[in-house]
Amino acid sequence: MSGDGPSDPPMRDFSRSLPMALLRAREAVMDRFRPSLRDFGITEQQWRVLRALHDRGEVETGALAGLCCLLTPSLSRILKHLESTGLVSRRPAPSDQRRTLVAISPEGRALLERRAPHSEAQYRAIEDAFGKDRVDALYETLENLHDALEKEKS
Amino acid sequence: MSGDGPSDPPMRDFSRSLPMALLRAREAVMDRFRPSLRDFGITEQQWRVLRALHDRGEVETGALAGLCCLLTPSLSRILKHLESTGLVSRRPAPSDQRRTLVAISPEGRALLERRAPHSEAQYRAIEDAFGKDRVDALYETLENLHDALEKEKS
DNA sequence: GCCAAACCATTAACATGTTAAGTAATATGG
DNA sequence: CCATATTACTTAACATGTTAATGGTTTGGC
Repeated sequence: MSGDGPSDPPMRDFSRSLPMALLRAREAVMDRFRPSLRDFGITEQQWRVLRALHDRGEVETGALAGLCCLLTPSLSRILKHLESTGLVSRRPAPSDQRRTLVAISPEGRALLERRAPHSEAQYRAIEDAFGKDRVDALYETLENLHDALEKEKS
Repeated sequence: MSGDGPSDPPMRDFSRSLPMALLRAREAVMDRFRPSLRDFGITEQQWRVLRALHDRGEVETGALAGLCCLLTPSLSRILKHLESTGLVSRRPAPSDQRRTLVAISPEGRALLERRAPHSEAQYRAIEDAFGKDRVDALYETLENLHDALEKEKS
């Protein structure tokens, strides 16, 4: 009778793991994008950085980490790599030498614009397979979940 | 007019990245579980392995990787670590020497049962913050998305 | 039985995730 | 002004993610 009483609830079924469910869905999605990332010789995270810089222009390292959902130690290494391959540039902020401003280079922009159509094609394939309305609803659900959990950080 | 014509659709807004949306939601969830994982001295992935072995008993390495959503090279290293700390045991399959059978040890089971209540408490907190019905609906949506994308692998 | 093909796990190499510690620049209190 | 705390980024150390290659085992065709 152990593990069954009211004061000792049974362990959750292994299939009901929210982190795993989110991870499995994410992996199914990423399987669609990995081939072209590989073809263009960049990682998923490097793509996110180029994508953010393309949209936002020059951005501080800390803000860029938030935009890309990366921790700053990871971003630090990624920027070192992207800078060495000439896809981004860095310079200290004029007003505060602690901060670093990052910008995409013409080469980075060119790479991004070459791959973008491949990425968009996969988004269309995903929407065809699952339904655009359901994809839109999922975006909203995920954002609401995120907000509900972040809000509690009191 | 470049980037605006019907043959060259504009790039998707950066906020509409399905991998990022899934990742951000997952990180918000994991933030709830990381403290107790850290307290018990194990990683998220090590926990998944112990959890699967507790439910399924002795399992082959390949099957275990599938259950835990891990690639076999990662699992190989994780099992080496878990074996060295005495939380799991490995033995070659009697009928096929290529395969390895993995099982949780009494120490592993003890650790799992000590942490389980902390994990369950966080699940309750998540359901309180977001709503149990919405969590259940999300599980179903994520599984459907996964299935829809896997099915297309023709 | 023999050999090539297929299979399973591991190792290797490089990139990132995660936490803690370090370094330089700036803000703050006295 | 000066000592101190705070801030922004980087390094360090260890674990995992990802892809390719390696090394035993087994299977199938012959």
